[in-house]
Amino acid sequence: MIFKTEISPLDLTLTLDCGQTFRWKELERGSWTGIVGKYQLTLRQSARSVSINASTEDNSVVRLVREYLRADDDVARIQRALAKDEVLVRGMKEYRGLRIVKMDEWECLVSYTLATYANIPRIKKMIDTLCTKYGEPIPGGAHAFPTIKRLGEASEKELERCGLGYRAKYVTGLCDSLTPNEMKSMTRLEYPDLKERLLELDGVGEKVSDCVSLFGFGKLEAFPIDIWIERALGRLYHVKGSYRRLSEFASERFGEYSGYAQEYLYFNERSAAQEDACAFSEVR
DNA sequence: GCCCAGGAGTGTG
DNA sequence: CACACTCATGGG
Repeated sequence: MIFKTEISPLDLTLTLDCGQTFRWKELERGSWTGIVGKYQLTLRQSARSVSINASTEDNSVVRLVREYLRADDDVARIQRALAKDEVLVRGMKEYRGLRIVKMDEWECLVSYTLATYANIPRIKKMIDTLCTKYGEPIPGGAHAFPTIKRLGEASEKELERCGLGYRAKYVTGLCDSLTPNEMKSMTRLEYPDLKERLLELDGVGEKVSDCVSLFGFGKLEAFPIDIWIERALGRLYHVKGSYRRLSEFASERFGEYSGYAQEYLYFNERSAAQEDACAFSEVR
């Protein structure tokens, strides 16, 4: 069954293949297959809308996709608000179609805990292995992201062998210390309390806590600072220092839409690095 | 083979 | 609070 829903502006490729989320595959050109909830979906975008190919007739997948892609975010308004920052305004138009995704909270927490000190291809592989091994099979041949209960039944040794390495103990720790109800109750927390709660978890530091707040719990004021953002803040704003210090700077400067600002800075910095690399190789 | 990855925990000054 | 060091593996 194919559904269609209007989402604009949107750049599907930019949104699904930029390291926010790790399970989407471009099986055909412009055609993205992934799992949202218990459905395997294939998304394709046209001018102002997205077509959803799902192996179900349940039209609730439309609502799921709109929530996942944050279709109701007023990107124009967000960009106007951020445009007060003259540094940010330059690259922003290029990324108009980039949307922050709204992943499942548990999937997001595990994914970003695994993402520490690993590159993106490897992160994808770890998650793929966990899903194949422990996730519920769903129509279409894919697997849902494994539940807390099912993942908690796996031993640390078993998880290590899934290629997780030293991260295995963090995953078993998460399964032991959390329940579905607890995850649910965390959705009611405001960002500062949520971030503190996430920081209590073993294997979750400042950066992961902010990623999970942003991409899992939808807190747009969260501003994850990785190595690229750290470089961007130093290069463009001449701020340096601890995570706390950089967070406070971002919060004052970008406010309630810090999450979107972070994505723009991230892309801007990576493309700047790429241009530098090209320029360097031309000189040689 | 070598380098290093969208970091976090631990120990030390 | 600021550093330094280690962590287990696999992609590029």
